Amino acid sequence: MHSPVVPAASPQPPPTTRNRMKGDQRRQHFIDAALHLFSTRGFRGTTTKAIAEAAGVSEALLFRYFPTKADLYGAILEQKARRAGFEARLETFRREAKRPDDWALVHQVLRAIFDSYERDPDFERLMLYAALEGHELATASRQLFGRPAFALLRDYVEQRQRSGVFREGDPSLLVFGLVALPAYFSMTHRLLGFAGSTSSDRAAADLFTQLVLDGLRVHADDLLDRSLKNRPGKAARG
Amino acid sequence: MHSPVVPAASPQPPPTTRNRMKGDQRRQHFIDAALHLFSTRGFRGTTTKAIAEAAGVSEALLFRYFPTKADLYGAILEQKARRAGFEARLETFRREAKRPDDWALVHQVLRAIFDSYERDPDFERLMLYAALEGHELATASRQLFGRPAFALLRDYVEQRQRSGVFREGDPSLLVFGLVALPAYFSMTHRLLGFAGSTSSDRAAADLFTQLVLDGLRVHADDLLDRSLKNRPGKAARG
DNA sequence: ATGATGGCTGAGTACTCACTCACTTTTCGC
DNA sequence: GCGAAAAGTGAGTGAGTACTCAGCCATCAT
Repeated sequence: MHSPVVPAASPQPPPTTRNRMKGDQRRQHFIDAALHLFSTRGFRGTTTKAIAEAAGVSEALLFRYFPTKADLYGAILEQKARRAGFEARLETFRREAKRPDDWALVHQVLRAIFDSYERDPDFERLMLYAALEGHELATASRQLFGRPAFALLRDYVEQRQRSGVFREGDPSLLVFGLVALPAYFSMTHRLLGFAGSTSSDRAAADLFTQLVLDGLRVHADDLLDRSLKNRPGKAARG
Repeated sequence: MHSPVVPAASPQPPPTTRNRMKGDQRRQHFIDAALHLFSTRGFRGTTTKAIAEAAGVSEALLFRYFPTKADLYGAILEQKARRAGFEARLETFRREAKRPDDWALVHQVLRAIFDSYERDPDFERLMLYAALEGHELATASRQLFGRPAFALLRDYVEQRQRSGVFREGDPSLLVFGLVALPAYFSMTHRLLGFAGSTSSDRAAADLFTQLVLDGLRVHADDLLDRSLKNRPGKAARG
């Protein structure tokens, strides 16, 4: 069973042998193993037995580290929300929003959403599952990043509306105009496996940036059109 | 128990008494009861016991009509895909696409997406759940409506690109620019309970129509900008 | 009225679930 | 070395789970 030579000679035991971990390491190991399962099968669809098997240890050990399945799930959400560079990304937005360079700000937001789905699709899938299944921790996590980001973008939109650059209308709705396209595209593309386009992510990001930007802005031809026809905003159009 | 008068006089027996149904009616009753449960808790999260309770009958009866839980689930998806006026809606799009009235077409698509989420949120929630859980029937159902609709819109976009009205770029990506905003907004708003805006649906639909349309179109100021700077498409911008 | 038909049910079955416990094996400060 | 603490496990437990079965009972053509 155990090797006949000196036990202290090799610092790490070869990976073929059973590897015993320290508490923190094993805990993280469980989190990593469970994330993928939870993200692909949901909370209810993932069994503790499957998690233990994926981690390569007994089910009993799992419950030594996490008293309940929900605790493990909560630990994942909490850790993912805390990391993932949310604070750093918010800071980037904040800096970008200072100097009103619309193209740069929109592009930054687009790339951030694209990158998140590309780098960590498991996390995004987990969040969507959590939102559907109605876990409180997921909504709490969304408020940690989603809410301040939303507020930040709304402030920016309002500012640009006052400058006469962005169109009139509920600023909250315009923020949706800013995030919906990359978010929906990434979701159908990476999470739901929809393969409707062969374009690269870079090409999509650049096209979407211009598309969103032209949607948000007031245009010269629109102003001309409006002044000519003096229409009440929405009724007519040909 | 039964009323003393003529048995054919009252078409429906009073709801207080135990109501015995004919086969077809009971079958539909199960489908209706199960739709809401599946849509709120998912396939795995919904128990046959809960469905039977919601229908007000025994669990055994459920299995007389649907040999397995998956069969019931499949029956729901199939029926929902068949109905829901998919064919009629496609025909509307097709008619709208004939005469190139961009505003009308975009508005029509927007309203269709909004309406679907407003009229039948359970169905949309079910489809999202099914897509996440990876049920084959869901993807098949999406192809029944989603694919032809997508192809139709892409053809329209290509036609308008040739006319020089819509911007250049992968037509498939532009179709996303058309549907992403209403779909993502409805999803977060109706399915995930996000309450970021107080605007009415009408106001949102009108604003979004203009936003999407201005995103897709080529604008006079953009043409001017391009001819002045002769930029290669995407590199520069301030 | 009556017997056949079909809607309907109570009481199961075999199995899986999250979670527990008594116990062994490894590590490590001294 | 040694003893205590930590890492790890096999074999469970009760509570669900989807699904079954033998048979009751309302309805209705005859």
